[in-house]
Amino acid sequence: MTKIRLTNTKSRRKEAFEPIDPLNVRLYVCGPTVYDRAHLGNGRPVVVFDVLFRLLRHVYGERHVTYVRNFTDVDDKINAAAQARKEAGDPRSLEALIRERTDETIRWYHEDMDALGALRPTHEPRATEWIGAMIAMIGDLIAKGHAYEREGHVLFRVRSYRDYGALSGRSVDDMLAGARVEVAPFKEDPMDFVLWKPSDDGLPGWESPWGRGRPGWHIECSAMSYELLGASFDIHAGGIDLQFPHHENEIAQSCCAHPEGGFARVWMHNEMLLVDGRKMSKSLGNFFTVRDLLDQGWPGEIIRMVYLGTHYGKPMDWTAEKAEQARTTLRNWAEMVEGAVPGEVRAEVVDPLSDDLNTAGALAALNDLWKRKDAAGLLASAHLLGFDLQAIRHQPWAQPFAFEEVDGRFLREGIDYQPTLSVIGWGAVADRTRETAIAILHRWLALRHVGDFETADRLKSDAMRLGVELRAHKSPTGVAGGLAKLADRVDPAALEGLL
RNA sequence: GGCGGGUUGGCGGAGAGGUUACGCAGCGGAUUGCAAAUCCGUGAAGACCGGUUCGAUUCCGGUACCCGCCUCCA
Repeated sequence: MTKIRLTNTKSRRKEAFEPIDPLNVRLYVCGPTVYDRAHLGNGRPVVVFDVLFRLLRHVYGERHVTYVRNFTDVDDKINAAAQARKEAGDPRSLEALIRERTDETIRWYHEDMDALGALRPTHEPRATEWIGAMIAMIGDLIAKGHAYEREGHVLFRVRSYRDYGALSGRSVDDMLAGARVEVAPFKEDPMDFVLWKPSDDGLPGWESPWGRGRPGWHIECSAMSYELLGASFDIHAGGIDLQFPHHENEIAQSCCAHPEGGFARVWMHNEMLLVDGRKMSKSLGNFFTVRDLLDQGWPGEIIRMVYLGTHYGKPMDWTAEKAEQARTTLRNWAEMVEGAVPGEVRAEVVDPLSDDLNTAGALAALNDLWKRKDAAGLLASAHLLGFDLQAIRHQPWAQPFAFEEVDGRFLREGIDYQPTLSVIGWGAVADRTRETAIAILHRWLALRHVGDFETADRLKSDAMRLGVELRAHKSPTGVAGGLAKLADRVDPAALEGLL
């Protein structure tokens, strides 16, 4: 069996992965707070850990992996958005406005992550549907002396958990020295964090032994992972920015409530997405959403490939150059796979993936399969990385296109025939664009024929500027032919101006 | 201030204590009115300073710089 090795943040080492139960490998990933579109940074863990999910399914079997990713749909930013709409005159209740907003955001999230080729997790619990489990866990923590109630709040007693700070490598005393901790007067200790807080009438709330209120952020992951995966499970993952305090607090809650369990064995953290060297984040405002890129015409598969080009443990930048390279690569792969039947997933692709999810290495191995013309292996192995090359082949941006004007035949450039006069592009080409390009091609060839290279070159560079590349070649009959190669977007009106 | 991570050729980005990563770009050749495309070939690296070693870019220590967390955050 394939041996998977993963870097465990807890030990800061690469460790051999041994599932607690190979018949039910359990993975929990911290999901989004659903108040807005996911930005590109939010998409990274989704794609990275989707590859992990696929790898685990590959190794242990599809039915033997359980993947949970939550939706945080109780949050002060969500409340604020709903309150703003209510104040703007919306007659509906706050709860209704919140539910509408979170439903819509979840729908967007699914659309965008589906486009990135991410499989849906086995379970996607919403925090608001597990309030009872959270209340039960909080009650248990109070009973065990790890939490206390003050003024309608319930706080976790950080000093009661000896190992607090072990995940992120800090000590409570060191952190207090930093002293950027909010100190509410009712806290026993400045490090204590909120499990439950009171809600006034203008906020959503649930009845609890401590009055009407709402849960703190960290408790939902502890409660839902316990309910769906048990007191101990295999892997807990998320962005590195969640390591502290979110994951540290989860560990404290879960290990104190269920000391027999030990919570997650392996912790994995993906590094951040950068924009101009700075972390992409909503608070800095330097973000763009996955939807923005999709709307700009970058297919999800290309975005996915750019993500996977960098190891998850390293910071990464999004650049158009990377996306263009990914597009070229995917077109190459998709073209070769025509008519191929999937073979075995190649070991040379699984091996780097098994080595701490080295997706960049796996992509290099895929490209090697392409160069060796192993279509069956490429097709199957790319699928393990979440690329459906057969489907990509049918997408407009990846389909070679040829139009043969002289005798009206429709042939594929480079596959059936080298046409004598043709327009090629990627995807459907509008009639008007094609006809204009053909007319320019005629004129260009005529100028060359009479030896007026100066005018011909000017026409060629003008056309190039508008996204039409003119080329001459010898046709199979020995007669010079012409080819107009279209960029992804060409404005036909501007092109007509050249005639 | 505390804690953690990073620094590889023009760019992106891997593995391995000693043998070509790879991709893109570049360069040379074939071809070409010029170019493009294609094919063949090819140069180029491991922040800095020490240490361990027969040998380190790969291990260890230090320095510099960059980034993240310590407040919401993937």
